[in-house]
Amino acid sequence: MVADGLEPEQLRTYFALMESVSVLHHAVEQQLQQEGPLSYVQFQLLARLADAQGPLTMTELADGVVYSRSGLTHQAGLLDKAGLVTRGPSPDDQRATLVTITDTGLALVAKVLPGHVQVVRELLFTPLSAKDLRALDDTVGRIRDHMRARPPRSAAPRKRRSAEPAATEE
Amino acid sequence: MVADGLEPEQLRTYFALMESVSVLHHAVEQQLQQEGPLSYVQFQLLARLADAQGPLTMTELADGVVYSRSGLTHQAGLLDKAGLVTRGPSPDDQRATLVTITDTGLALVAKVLPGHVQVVRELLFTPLSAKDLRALDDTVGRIRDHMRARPPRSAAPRKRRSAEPAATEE
DNA sequence: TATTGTTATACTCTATAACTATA
DNA sequence: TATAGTTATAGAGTATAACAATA
Repeated sequence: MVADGLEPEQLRTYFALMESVSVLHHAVEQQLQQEGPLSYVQFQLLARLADAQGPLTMTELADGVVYSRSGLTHQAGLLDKAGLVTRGPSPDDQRATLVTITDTGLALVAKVLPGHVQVVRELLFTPLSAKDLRALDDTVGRIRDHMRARPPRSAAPRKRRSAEPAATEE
Repeated sequence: MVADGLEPEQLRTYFALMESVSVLHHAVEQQLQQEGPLSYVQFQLLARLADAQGPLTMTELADGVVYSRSGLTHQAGLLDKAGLVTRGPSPDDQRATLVTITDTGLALVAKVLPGHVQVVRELLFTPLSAKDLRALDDTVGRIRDHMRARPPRSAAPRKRRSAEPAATEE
């Protein structure tokens, strides 16, 4: 494959990265589904809320997890319906919705976490030395920060779109 | 977050990895959609076929890209309908379907690749030094090989399943 | 009997656009 | 006018199960 502008090594790294994370993601989804049931997105949202030790607004919750507002509304609705979170108005900003994790939600995270961690350790960390891990942590952290520094990310429904595809049908 | 069995550093690395690849995946999907239109899965399939310089069976094509046979059949059907691949019986094994990329398919890969590579370089490789890249390539390659060495991965609808979920229905 | 692949179907996720309400 | 969030809706992706055919 001729990847103009990218070294062969980079291309190989890229594909290996994508495949690895795909497999990991798939394994993790299965584990969460069986022991939750929870999707990875839902798990992330709950984990964030658990970590925050207090309510978060929808916008805060969205950042880095979801790419459209409506998607988050949908997921939050499911979590709410399942009794894992509650939603209410914010005292500070009447437009905002504050999401709070319930005890049931906390319990579910606690229930699911051991199995989750086990899958991650087995799949991702088993083949790594302590040195590998340090380097990976540093590198991936840098990559994430770089990506975070760029576009809005959380949800910007404004403008966009142009360029017509080559498709002849639809 | 108390992640029993996983060091805090590992947990942080894991989340950073998942978030980074999620952003990268999302960016890449957008680029492929606009310039293709193509999904990432479809791009992978075409890239594999282009790389193989010859037909591949459905099973070979599935490996590492898709996790169910029907999913691949669906995607191959779309690519076929779009004129990007052709499918036919295998002379060796009458059960197998051989998938071949067409000139149109090759052209589309060529058309899409520069923009694709640009997104990857900008998002993934810009913040990395040459040393980082070498380490990342090595580490990720090892991770992928480790994952490949494990379960069947391509598509094994046979047996499996046990352990009853908490679900009350089915 | 095991494997390759397809079909039918159901479900989940995501995103766009339109809309409401508050800042 | 811009921002926070919801709703409705449509589209794509994925997986399970049942099936047909070949090894």
